[in-house]
Amino acid sequence: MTIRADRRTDAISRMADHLLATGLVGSSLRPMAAAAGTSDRMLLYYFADKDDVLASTLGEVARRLADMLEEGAPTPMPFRELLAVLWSSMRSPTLTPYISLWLEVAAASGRGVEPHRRIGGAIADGFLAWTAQRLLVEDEADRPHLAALLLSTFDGLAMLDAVGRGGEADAAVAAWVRL
Amino acid sequence: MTIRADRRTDAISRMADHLLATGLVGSSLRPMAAAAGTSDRMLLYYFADKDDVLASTLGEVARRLADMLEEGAPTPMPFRELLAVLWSSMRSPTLTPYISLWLEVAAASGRGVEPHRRIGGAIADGFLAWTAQRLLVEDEADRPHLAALLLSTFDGLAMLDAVGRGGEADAAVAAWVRL
DNA sequence: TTGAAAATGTAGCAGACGCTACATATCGCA
DNA sequence: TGCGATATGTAGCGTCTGCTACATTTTCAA
Repeated sequence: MTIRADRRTDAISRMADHLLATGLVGSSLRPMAAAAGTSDRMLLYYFADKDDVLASTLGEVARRLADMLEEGAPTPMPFRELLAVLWSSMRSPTLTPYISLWLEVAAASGRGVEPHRRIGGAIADGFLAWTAQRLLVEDEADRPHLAALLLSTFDGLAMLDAVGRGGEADAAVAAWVRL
Repeated sequence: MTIRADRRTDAISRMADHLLATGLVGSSLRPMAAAAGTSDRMLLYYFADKDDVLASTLGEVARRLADMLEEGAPTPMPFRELLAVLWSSMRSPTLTPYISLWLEVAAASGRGVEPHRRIGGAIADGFLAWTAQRLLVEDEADRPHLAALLLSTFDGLAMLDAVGRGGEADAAVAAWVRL
């Protein structure tokens, strides 16, 4: 059981790298196995099936992102400032692969594809909780709602960026913070 | 040339229906041909290649959406109200397929996949122009930026909905409009 | 009526997909 | 030393992918 578990853990880590680099197009068994340094045959020995492979790998990706967010956590600040901070930090080359993948997972989730749907919801919850914590808010009752609104705006800006309208997204954030 | 052009036009319309119903999973040649009532062989007679098929079909989808938006165009109103109106109208079963497809196209676009990238940009421009027109704004210089921000927020809410957090999205809009 | 052009059918290629059957190798323990 | 469990390789199935070669039918004008 030991080797098997070790290889499995190792494979997850390597496949997370691979998935962040290639996106979901690279998520079929043979490319994933190649990235993990094994064969598709062995992947299905370590994991139950492709869903298990993908869920485990996406879980690892989510964990990494959560850790990164926790590390560089800013002090609580009002809505607009927090949005500006998040948006500027999302330009970092470390973060962009996560955003692209997050978009793909969300799109698949919207179609009800598993395991994207399940994982997508969990990631969103993590985001929401994180955002709510860093938000400086007047009426405490509005905290979760403003967190949802902040996450929404951020995700939407990421979508605008994804379709090649990053300039407009930048300008929008800048204009809004000025108000 | 006549029959060919007619069939092509007809195929585009049927394939647009199909794509809205199934999403990009249904975008391979044989399913598209079946939806159009022909064979993959004939699809590649009417169109240059798969990219041509997809680009034409997505173009038709974009055209339909633009028409629908133009039809139900609200009178200009301030940011928050417009967001609320848009968000409530997006619950209509006529619109949801467009949103799901738009998410998928944006995600693919973020990966640089063609023709999604090209079409995605064009659709975003259409959205931005439409939004800018319906926006009641204090400083005219901010119009395009606020339009971008509005579209971003809307798209982000759609993402939240896609990962099964539509309730949070609803509450966020409601809370924000109250402020 | 004939003949060229347009339209369509049939069949297949070469590769990817998820997954599995079967054989073999390697290992720790009795 | 041998034996059972764990680990790995090889090969393949059946299906889908975009696309094409080739043959055939239909259409319309001269």
